[in-house]
Amino acid sequence: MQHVGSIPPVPADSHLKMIQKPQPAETKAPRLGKALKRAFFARSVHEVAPDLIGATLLLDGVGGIIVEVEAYHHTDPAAHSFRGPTPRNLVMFGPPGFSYVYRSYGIHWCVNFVCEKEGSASAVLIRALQPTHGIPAMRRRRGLHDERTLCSGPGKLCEALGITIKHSELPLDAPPISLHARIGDAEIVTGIRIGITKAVDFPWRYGLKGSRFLSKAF
DNA sequence: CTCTTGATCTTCT
DNA sequence: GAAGATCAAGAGC
Repeated sequence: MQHVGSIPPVPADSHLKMIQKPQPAETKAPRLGKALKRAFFARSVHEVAPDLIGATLLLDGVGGIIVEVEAYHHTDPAAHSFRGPTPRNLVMFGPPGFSYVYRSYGIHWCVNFVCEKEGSASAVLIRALQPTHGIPAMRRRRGLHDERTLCSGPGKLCEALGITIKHSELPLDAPPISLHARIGDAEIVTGIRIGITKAVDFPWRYGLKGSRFLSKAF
């Protein structure tokens, strides 16, 4: 706990709230930082990726704080764009600031943010969120799950937010998507990426140090 | 806790 | 026909 504010006056009709269990501070919806514009993504994917840690991703107001991402680039053998444009990955070759959603293992959806500039075909895979907004809606979509594992993986967070192929190629700074900058500093950790078989040694996985909402410990 | 496996679709060989 | 930027459940320790 880094800050404790003054205690607000208690409204006369708030007696029901008084008997609720106190929530851990990290599960309360924190205030949102300034909205990220498309230009935020017009930089190296390795600058954008760590800057996304601590930012908040919402789809129709439901989502949470990004705690884990991975960076991919067309020169990277592990990237979907490595072998050139295809119908699936075409949006990666377009301008930055758009979503790229793909089907994973025939079952799951995963979402990326396109970065850099037209033709560079780089993107950040969003791998885990700390749920903060619309937690009941996310629980309904995911079934019975504890908060820690609600969005602790790229397929899980898409299911929780209701992301499907319909949400591919959408601008990241317009409804139904919104992104909000991190407030203050974050301690970023890096490591090798998860679940790939090519270019396995590049340390292009970025995470929020100590978070309990990661897909896997660093 | 770790390890294995099935589910199921798109892309590429 | 095989592989893949995954997940959940079940077996074993």
